[in-house]
Amino acid sequence: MSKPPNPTGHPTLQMVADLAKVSRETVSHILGGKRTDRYRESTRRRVEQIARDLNYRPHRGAQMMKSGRSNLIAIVHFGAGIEAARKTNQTLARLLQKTGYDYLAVDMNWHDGNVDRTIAELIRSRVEGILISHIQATFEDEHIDDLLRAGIPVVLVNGERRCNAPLVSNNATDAVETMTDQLFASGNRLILQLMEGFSGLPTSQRPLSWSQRVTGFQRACRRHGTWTLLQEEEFFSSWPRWVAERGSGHWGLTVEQDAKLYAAVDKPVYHLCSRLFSQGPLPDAIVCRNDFYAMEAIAAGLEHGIAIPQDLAITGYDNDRIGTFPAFGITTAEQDIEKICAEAMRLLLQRLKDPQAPMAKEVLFPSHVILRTSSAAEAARNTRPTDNPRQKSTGKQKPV
Amino acid sequence: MSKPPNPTGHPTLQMVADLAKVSRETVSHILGGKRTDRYRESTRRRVEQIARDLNYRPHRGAQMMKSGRSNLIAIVHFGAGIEAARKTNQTLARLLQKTGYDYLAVDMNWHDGNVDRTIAELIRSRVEGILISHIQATFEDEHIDDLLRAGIPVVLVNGERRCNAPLVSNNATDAVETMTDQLFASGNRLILQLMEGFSGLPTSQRPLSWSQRVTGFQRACRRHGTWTLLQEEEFFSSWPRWVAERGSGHWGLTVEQDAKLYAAVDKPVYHLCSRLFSQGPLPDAIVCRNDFYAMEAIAAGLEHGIAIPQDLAITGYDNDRIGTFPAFGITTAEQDIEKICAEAMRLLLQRLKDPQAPMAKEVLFPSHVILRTSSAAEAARNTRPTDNPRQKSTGKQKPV
DNA sequence: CTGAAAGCGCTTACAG
DNA sequence: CTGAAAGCGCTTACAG
Repeated sequence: MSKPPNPTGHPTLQMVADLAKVSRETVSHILGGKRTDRYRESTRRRVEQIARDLNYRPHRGAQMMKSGRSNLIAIVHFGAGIEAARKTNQTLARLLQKTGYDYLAVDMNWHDGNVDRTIAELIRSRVEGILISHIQATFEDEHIDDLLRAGIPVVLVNGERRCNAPLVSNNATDAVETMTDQLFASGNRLILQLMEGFSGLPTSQRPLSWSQRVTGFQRACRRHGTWTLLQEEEFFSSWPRWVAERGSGHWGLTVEQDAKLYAAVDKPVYHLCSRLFSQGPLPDAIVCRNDFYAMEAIAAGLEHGIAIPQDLAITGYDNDRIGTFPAFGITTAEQDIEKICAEAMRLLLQRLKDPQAPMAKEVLFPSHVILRTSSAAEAARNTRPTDNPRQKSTGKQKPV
Repeated sequence: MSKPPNPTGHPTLQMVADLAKVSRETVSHILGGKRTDRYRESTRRRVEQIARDLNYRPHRGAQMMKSGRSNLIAIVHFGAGIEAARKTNQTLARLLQKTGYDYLAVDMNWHDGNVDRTIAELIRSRVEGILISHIQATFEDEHIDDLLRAGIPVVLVNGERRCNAPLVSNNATDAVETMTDQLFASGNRLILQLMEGFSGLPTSQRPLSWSQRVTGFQRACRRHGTWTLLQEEEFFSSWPRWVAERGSGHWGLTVEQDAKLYAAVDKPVYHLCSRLFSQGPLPDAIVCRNDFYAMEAIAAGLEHGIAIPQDLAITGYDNDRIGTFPAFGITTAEQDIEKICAEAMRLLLQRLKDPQAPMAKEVLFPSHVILRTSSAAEAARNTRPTDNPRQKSTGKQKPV
C-alpha cells in the first residue's frame, strides 16, 4: 500500500518498494546486500536506481530496533589538544571502519564535565562497545561500572587504569630511563624531572603515566647516583644545597608541582622555570612530562637568555610537531600508536564475540626514543661555565 | 504481559511497568516528565525508583521512530588541531545543550576523507540540523546540497562560503589591516604577507579567509605605499630589487605559496623563511596567516640567529596559546567566538522553526587585535643595520 | 486519573 | 525466486 511522505520528509523503504513494484522485503534485501542472488539482475538494478533517485537512506533507529543492535562502537575522548591523542583517535576510527562497525565519537570536553549525562547517552544509543582514549580523572571507576552493568564492554586506550576494564597503553618507563641515561652519559650531573603532584596520595596510587615516568627517571638516577622526590617549595628552598653538591656526584630530583596548577592550562612548567632561571643557578638538564611542557621550558629559557642545549638540556615525550623544528629539536619519545590501537581493538572485538573470554588486564607497548638536539646527547656538550645563572648565549642552535 | 529480557540485555519500558504494576504508557509519561500531574505522587516515585534500580535507559532508536524525530543536531568539524577550532566546537556544543537538542559530533578527519559516507550517515541518523565548523575544501557545494535536499538545514560556522547555506564567521579584513598599519607606523618599510596560493584561480574566487586577509593587508599597504601579489618563485627572483627599493617608499608584498605544500603539514612558512633567512636580505616584517605559521617563522628565525622583533617583526592570527609566552609574544587577532557561535545557533534554530523564513546569507563579526612584542608595534624598534642577511642577535627578548 | 491500541520504519524467519 | 506477517521499544491520541 502506498503512503504519503512521512512528517520528516525522508523517503522510506515503502516508497522505494511501491515505485519498483516489489515488496519492502525485496528492497530491504537488495539494498542491504543480502541474498542478492535471489533476485533478478533487472530487479536489483531497478531497485537500486530508484533508491538513488529518491536519495533513500535507511532510518537508523528503525534498523537498530529491528535488528536488535546498533552496530555502533563509541570512541570516548577528552578533546584533542595533544597531537598524540589526536593520532590515537584517528587510528581507532580507521581501524574501526575495517571491522564493519559504525562509530560514535564522544568528546567529553563538550559535555561540561557531566560524565553521568554522557554515560546515559551512550547507553541510550545502545552502543555495543566503548573505547576510551586518554581517560581523565573525571571519568571514574564507578562510571566504568555503570557501563559494564549495562552490558557494554569497555577498553581503555592510552591512559590510566580503571577497575574492571582492560587497559592498552604505552609504557614510558624504559623511554624515560633511556633519555635520562643519555643525559647522564653526556656529562650532566644534576637533573630535574618536573611532574604534576598529588599531595597526600601515596606514590603507589599515582596515575600510571606518572609512575612510569618517575620510575624510569628514578632507575637511571639510581644507576648513576642518587634520586630524590621533592615538592616544589622544598625544591626551591633546598636548591642551593643541591647545586653546591653537584661536583661530588650525580643527582636526579623529581619535583612535584601543584596538581591543580599543572592540570589547568596555566603553564606550570613555564612558571617554575621562569622562577628558577631568574634566580639561578641552573640545573644541567630538565626532563619534562611531554613536549608541550618541554616547550614551556624552552620558552622560559628564550625569555631569560638561556640557550638549549648549551646552557641546559631538555627532554619531552610524545613527539609533538612543535619539537621537530631544528630551533627546538626536542628529544622525545614516540608511542607505537598503531600497535596500541590495534591491540585495544582486538580486545574489544574479542569481548564482543565472547563476553566470558578471559582477557588481559593490561597490555603495555614500549615507546621509541627520538634523539634531537635539545638533550645534547648526540654531540657531547662543550665544557661550560657552571653556576652562572644569568649567562647569556647566542640563541643560535649548534648545527646538527 | 511480562517478557524475558531482550537479546541485548537492556531493560525495557515493559519491565519497569511490570515491576511497578502500571502500564507502559504510565511509565513513559512519568519518565518523560510529561503529564506528571496526572499521576499520584506515590506512583511516580515508585516508577522512578524502579527505573533507577533497573538502570533503565530508553532506546534512542525506538524514541526516534515513534516521535518521528531524532532531536539531534550534528556538529561537523575537521579535527581540532587549531585552538580556535577547538573553542568553536566547544562553544557550539555548550550552546546546543541549552536548546534541549542532543548533538552528534562528527570529525571529518576520522572518516578517511570520505565525505559521501559521512553525509549518508548523517541522513541515516535523521539529524534535524547541521552546524559545520571550519569547513574544508573536501566538503563541497554538492555535499551541502545533498543535505539540503534531504530537508536538513545547514549553517556554516567560521569557515568558507558554500552555495545555499548561510555562513557565520569572523572578518579578518579589519584586524589584518590594523596589524599591518601598526607595522608601517612602527617604521617598517618592506613587509611580506605569506599566504597559501591557488594557482590559476581568479582572485575573486579565492576562499573567504584568504580574501579577507589579503584585502586587509592590501588596504594598509596602499594607504602607506604600494601592494603587489607574487608567486613564491617570482618573489625569490625579484627579491633583491625590492630590497634595493626599500629606501624609496613603503612596500607590501603578498607571496603565494604552493597550495598543496601549504595544506599538508609540511611547514611551508618555515621552509620559505629558512630559504629567505639563509640567503637574505631580510624584510622588515612578515604577516602570517595564523599563529601556527607565525610560530614557523619564529622557529626559522631562531635557527638562523634572527631575533624577533629586533631583526624582523611578525604577526599571526587566532590567538593561539603558544603565542602568549613572552619569548614569542605573537601579535595576533582574536575572534569573538561566543558571538559567532550564538548567531550561528540562532540562524539554525530559526530555520528549524520556520524552514521558509528569509535568512541572512552571511554574517561576519570583526576580530580584536592583540598587540604583543613580536610586531614591535608597542615600542618602536631601534635603528637597525639593514641588509645584513646573517646578522646575529642575542636571542633574548627585549623586556616589555 | 489510568490503560488499550495504533503505529513509527525497518529486518528476518518463514511460507509459498 | 518472491512476498505476507510478525515484531523490535517506544510515544501519543484517544477511550474509559
